Amino acid sequence: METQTYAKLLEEHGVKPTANRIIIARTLAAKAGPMSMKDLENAIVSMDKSSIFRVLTVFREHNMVHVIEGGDGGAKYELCLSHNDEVDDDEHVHFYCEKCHRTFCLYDQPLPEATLPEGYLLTSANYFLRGLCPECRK
Amino acid sequence: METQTYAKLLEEHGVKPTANRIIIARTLAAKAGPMSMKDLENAIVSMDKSSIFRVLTVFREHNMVHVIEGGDGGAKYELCLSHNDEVDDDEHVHFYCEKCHRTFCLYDQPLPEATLPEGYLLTSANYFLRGLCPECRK
DNA sequence: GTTCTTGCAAAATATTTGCAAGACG
DNA sequence: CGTCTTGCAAATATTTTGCAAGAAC
Repeated sequence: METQTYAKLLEEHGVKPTANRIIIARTLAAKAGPMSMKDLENAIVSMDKSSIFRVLTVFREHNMVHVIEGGDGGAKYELCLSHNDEVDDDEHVHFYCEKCHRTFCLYDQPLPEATLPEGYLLTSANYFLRGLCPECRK
Repeated sequence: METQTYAKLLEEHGVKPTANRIIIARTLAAKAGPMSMKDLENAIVSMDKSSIFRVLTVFREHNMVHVIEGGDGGAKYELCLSHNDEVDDDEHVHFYCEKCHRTFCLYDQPLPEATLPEGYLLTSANYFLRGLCPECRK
């Protein structure tokens, strides 16, 4: 995707497309799998961590990212490809390898339907698996 | 459960039942829902946080607790009631309320079966929902 | 000019380790 | 004794905020 495309993606979510926001969106999209704040800091050395933090905050507020929690503690972020602010239709299961500490997206593993008890309102779901990946299992 | 029972539970997991370990096990069992390190610090003011940390580390190593990740960032711990070191048979879905920041156990919601791709080895699973609880939704 | 965004520094939190004293056997 | 556990202090790491300068419009 090109810069223009990211600008459009941001606008579709009601986010003003600034330089930093486009860079972060592009960086997230380029990576296979979710990125932590530290991942982003390492990937974009020119940007201050507080700026990364604030861009991610904006992204969260506008449902532009999935927040993946689990693994080594901190949250990880993944560009939400759904262009729909209300429903997330591209969520999937994640797998964290306890040896190489990578997080894999199991795209073919749809998020199982959760039937909540009466009265609960669901806004997002996270299915997170841990173990050893094929490489580390050898 | 009484002290003796906790001592026995610890021993069943191969953990020497020291005073601090029994206190933490009892505290975890008394609470409905998982507790963070901070929750434990507040609940057991007499114990240093590093001791809590190290007891939790031991509990994790011996599969005495479920580690629940999600919600407000940090991990939360729940006594594992299964007396089996190999398999967790009492895992369930958790629900985090974004308003009151409580984490609920949905005991009647069994952890959906995840079918991993070839080569992955599963050690634990976490299904985590977010939204508003019945009280906060009003 | 007014508003929003950014970088820097620093505060606030959270997690983890070193070490000496104490408990346990 | 010798080993394991604990508390205290302190080091690390992480997340978050204050503020002034700069960009966008």
